Amino acid sequence: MSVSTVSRALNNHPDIREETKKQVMEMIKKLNYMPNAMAKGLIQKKSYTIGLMIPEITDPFFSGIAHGVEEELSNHNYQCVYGNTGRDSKKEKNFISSAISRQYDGLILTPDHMDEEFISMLANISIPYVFLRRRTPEQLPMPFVDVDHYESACTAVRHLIEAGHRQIGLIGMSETSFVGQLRYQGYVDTLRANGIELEDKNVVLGGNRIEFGREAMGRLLEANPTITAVFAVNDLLGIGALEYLAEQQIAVPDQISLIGFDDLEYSRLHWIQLTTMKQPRKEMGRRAAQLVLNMIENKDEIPPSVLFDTQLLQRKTVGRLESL
Amino acid sequence: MSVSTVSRALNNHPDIREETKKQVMEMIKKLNYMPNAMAKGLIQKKSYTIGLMIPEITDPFFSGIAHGVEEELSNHNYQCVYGNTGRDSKKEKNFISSAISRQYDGLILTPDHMDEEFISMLANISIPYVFLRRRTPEQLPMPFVDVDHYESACTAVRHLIEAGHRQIGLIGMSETSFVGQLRYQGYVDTLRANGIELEDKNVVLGGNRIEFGREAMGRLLEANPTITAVFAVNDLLGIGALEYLAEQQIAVPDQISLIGFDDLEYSRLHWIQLTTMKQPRKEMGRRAAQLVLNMIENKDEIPPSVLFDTQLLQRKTVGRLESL
DNA sequence: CTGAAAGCGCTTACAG
DNA sequence: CTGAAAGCGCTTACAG
Repeated sequence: MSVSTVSRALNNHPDIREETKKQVMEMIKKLNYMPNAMAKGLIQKKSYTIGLMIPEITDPFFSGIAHGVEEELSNHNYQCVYGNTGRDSKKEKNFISSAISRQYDGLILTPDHMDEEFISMLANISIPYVFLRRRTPEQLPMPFVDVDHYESACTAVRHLIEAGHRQIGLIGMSETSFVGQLRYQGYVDTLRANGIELEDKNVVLGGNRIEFGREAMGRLLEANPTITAVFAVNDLLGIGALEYLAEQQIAVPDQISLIGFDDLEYSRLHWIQLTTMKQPRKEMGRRAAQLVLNMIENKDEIPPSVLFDTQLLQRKTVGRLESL
Repeated sequence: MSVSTVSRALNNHPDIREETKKQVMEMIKKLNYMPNAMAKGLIQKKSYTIGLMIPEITDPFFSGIAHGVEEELSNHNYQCVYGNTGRDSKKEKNFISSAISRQYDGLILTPDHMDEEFISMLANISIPYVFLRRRTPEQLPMPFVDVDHYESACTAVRHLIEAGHRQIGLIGMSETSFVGQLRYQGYVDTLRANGIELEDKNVVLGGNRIEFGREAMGRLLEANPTITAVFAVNDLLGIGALEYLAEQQIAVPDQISLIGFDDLEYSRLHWIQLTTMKQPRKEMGRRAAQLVLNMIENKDEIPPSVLFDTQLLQRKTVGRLESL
């Protein structure tokens, strides 16, 4: 029996006799044969794998996203290769190069740094990709999947203002973070729109994990003890802030109100009950995967980007401020 | 210029003139050429990728492990392909098949189910693999990286006994979980060794996430209100139990003591302060990666398995029981 | 030092 | 319906 016949049997080609096929299948089982995906990929120019860039898999926000991506992909018989970038610009670029070399069929990208070099790399590749929790830069044709960070931040801050707060602090990510910038801008504009002066001492920027949130809360209160509410630009930061307040025996929300962003699994813990803007992260991962998959099937069509809604989840960290 | 020459230039082969090499490199840059890793892999029989099986990437224990693996691997220019199995036996097997087809150079395995079929698949493959948080079954020759679950569980329960507790409950994983069984056995044997009778009503088995821990704590207290301490077989379970106790206003550790297992990032949160057995998960991931990498370089040598020590981390959830 | 040739393990027209 | 042949994009002896 020739290799071609075996190949046809394995790929259930129409031009094959049922009996031959059966024979092949028997042999396959017996010899424990597995086709070499590299050879197959080489000739078909398909690897059935897509690359997922992840800043930090250890961050529950991203592991949630990764879960959604992996699930959708594996349902369609695609493998998911993930690369932790640690938000390192060099690693982000390496990820792209490696993806091209390895002939991935598509990419899901969550870059933190988008300098010219990065963009030009992307401009030159022929495989589809989608940006996740990130907007596609204008020069690039591919879609993105994100949440409206700016509007959501506005909603969060407005929620605080509507509860009577005017001295509102912000705990934010590093200044170079795109997401951080959008949420910060939402804070700034919402204050302005409500006639509240923006004060430098009410803002502490620089991190995105619990530790930093705790430290930032301390710095905020030291710089301005009259603050009555804080917008923590993500839940990890919010949890850290809450920790600091608990340690200092400052009552939440009686003395300080706090709102976060993300809705991590831990934010609903009994002691935390963080009011927050919920992002549908697993769903976002799933959609991003669907978009690349679509583009792979449908070479010519570029699907529209998707902006997910965020949802204000009122739990127990925001209280009304009774005006003096 | 021939393909062979280009190939030699790219792989810095000794037999090549410096100038030719320079010319090639220039062209490479100019044309933005990237070698096709599939073709290369096909001929070299190397894919420079290793597969990492993960039960649930969303579980902070496993994302910690994944982080360690990915870091070590990428330092050695290997890619990490991860597959979420959701502890589904079929998915675990698919992962192996796909790994063989795709010619991964090595595997890191964290199976929950190890039936005959699974073992025989592994017995028939020629690439190196290491079991992670799991022992290698006797029939198989490869090493594992794990922690001594049994001894650690004994230590945990002993810690409770030494604090004066005798009515000790257990919140455990599903009965089919290997890790769960070992930790359960440690509990059973330590009670016996200390002349404490094992009572069915003191044991609730069946899950491994926060939700289950909360529910289990309730069931435990309902079945036996005289319990004074509980061993939660992992921190997620412990956190759930703590939540239930907080909701019921049962003081920890004054009324109930609790010990966990893992040391998740969240276990040291101000409100939680869970006493626990610390597993070095990132380090475990890193070591597992090193082992596969070693075996890939060193085809004939099989490195010994490694059992990591666990560490009793005393925080604030275990108190002395003053005897009546 | 360089090039032509063979070959990795498949798929896919092309004959028959 | 089946087989022989070409070819995917590389690497690696083998000549020269």
